[in-house]
Amino acid sequence: MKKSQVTIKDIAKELGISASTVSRALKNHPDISQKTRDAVHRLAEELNYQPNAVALSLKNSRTRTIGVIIPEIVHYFFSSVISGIEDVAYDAGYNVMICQSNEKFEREVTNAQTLLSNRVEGILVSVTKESDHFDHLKQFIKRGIPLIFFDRDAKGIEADRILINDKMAGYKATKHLIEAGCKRIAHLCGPQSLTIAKERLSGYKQALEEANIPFNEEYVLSADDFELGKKATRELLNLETPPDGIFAVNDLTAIGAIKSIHNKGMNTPKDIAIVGFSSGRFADITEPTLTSIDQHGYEMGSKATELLIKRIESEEESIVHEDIFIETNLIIRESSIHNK
Amino acid sequence: MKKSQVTIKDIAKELGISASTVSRALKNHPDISQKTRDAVHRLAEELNYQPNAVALSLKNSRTRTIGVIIPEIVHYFFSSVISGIEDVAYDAGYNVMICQSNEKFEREVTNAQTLLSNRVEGILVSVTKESDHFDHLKQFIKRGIPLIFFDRDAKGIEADRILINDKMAGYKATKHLIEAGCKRIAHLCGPQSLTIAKERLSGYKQALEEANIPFNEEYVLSADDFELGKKATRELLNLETPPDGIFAVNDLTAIGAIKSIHNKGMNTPKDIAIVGFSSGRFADITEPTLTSIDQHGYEMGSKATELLIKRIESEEESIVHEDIFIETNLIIRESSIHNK
DNA sequence: TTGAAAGCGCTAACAC
DNA sequence: GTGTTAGCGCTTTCAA
Repeated sequence: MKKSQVTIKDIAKELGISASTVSRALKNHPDISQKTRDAVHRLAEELNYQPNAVALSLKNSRTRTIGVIIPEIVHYFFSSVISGIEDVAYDAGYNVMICQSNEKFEREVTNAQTLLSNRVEGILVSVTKESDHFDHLKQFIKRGIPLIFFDRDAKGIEADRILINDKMAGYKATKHLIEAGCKRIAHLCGPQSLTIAKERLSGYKQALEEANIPFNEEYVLSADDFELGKKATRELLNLETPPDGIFAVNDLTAIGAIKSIHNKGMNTPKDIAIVGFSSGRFADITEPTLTSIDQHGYEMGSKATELLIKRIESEEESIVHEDIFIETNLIIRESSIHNK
Repeated sequence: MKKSQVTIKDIAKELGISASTVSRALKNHPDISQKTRDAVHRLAEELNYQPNAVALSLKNSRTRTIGVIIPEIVHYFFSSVISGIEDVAYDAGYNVMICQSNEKFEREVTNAQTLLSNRVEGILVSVTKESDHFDHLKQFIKRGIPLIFFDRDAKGIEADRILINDKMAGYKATKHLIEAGCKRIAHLCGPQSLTIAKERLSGYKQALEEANIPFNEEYVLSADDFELGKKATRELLNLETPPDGIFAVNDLTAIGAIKSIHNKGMNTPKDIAIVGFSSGRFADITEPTLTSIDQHGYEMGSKATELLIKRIESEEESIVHEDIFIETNLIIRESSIHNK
């Protein structure tokens, strides 16, 4: 199944010249006579010669490849990030090697080894939910290979980080509901083991506090998918004084909430306003369209890659690592226009 | 920024032995004394030696890397495919290099060159909407590098193909509407330059024909996203005799159709039944939930990669290429329960 | 049991 | 202007 590819030697032999002359001719080295250059170019074209990137990598100790370790590819946010990574890498002439950890720590470790073996020049990582120690990632630092964390943080490693300001986002979402006239705002929150979920809850609390709305424990339920959103909302609606606004930790949960509200014969946004947190291309196709926090996954990927390439190409030894927060913004749609 | 990595030579020098001995010791070659072996392994561990995959690739002319060219990563279906690819590749010890063409032909050409340069051992391609000639891909065939097309076909190339049976799917969708009692079925179709769009249309026609429903040109409009779906549906509703069923080329288009139907004060499924074609996690969260064709993207990716690896590792010269069709199935939800 | 040497494809310093 | 040589990191004959 393998016919090996065209090499510089093949061209050299065919033309009766040396490999180095071919090499120089191909890069239009001024020393080489026009005649030889033309002949080489013509033959290269004809044979569809493609320089062997593997040989070049070995020679130059530069692979022009960056590695990515990501928990899951099938996830709107993560795939947006990958898209941003790929676009920036492409423009800068880098290749991208993507590994999916499937949220398994063991696989993350293997992925790291693979990328190390393949001599990636830099690496972008979003750790699994399981990951709690990071020796496998420290290897990169030790070898001077730039490492950048995105979205999910890994405490205790000297590295750059590109994160979302989740607390601020939770704050913005809640404040918006307050400004829309809601008095009793509930929050459907994510698992408190995840920093991002904790931060969003914390932003919610801060907004209430600033508006002098007392925090009500009954209004905070754990729910982070469509079904759980439906269920939790049913419970909220059965309270003596049900909420008139809900901030959900992601869009699917928000959509579940809307569904339960409809099923109860009530209306969103009139009776209960809803704000979600983007987790897909859902917000503008629901009925009503969903006010939601935009997470800018693409931007996260592109910013991370820009910084990574800057690190790769920088000569400096001592680097001050940055924590970069991607600003989220609230996109106001129909589900929160709550005019009481 | 670069401290070069540990090599076999480093270990050899440190231990005062030759590189070849280290190499053999590392693979537990029986010739090497237990003592040397132990010492080498210990030091390799200590220095966290990782074999240089680049050097190995050059030496063996085997990169253990497969290339992927995909139109867009941020797309539920495509990201599912990637996930399937990555999982199978990982299990088989292959790396994956992903390139996104962004639906641009020029970029697809560059991507192909990059992957060729990087000496991928096989390649999976889904061509752009623009692609109409494929010399850049024929290069792979010419060099004996297995090439497999997935989802989108490229006519006139000798290669394996993993496709969805789009005609059958279009047929199933339309037949379902007929069985649900629809008499006037419209189709919102994709660009006819894409085989998949053509096939779906063709399945639609076949179902009509079988049911002795005359084909009506007015009922076929081009629309393949949310906005276009809304617009095209408005036009359909303005016809003298509007349809009572719509088969849309993808889910977003179907959801756009539902929106326009609602806006017109009509009801889905009562007035007009709708069937979509899966393009996301939308179908079960819409109101009403959407009857849709399930495309099995993950399976497409994993099957394609299995076949690709089989091709890579096969010694045979003459290969009979296969067209593999992934079976789709219709998932019936609320939007098509059309009881007149 | 180990070492020396050649070669995978390419480039660049050094000849001539 | 062009050729020779060495070397990137590794493996594998061949020789000792």
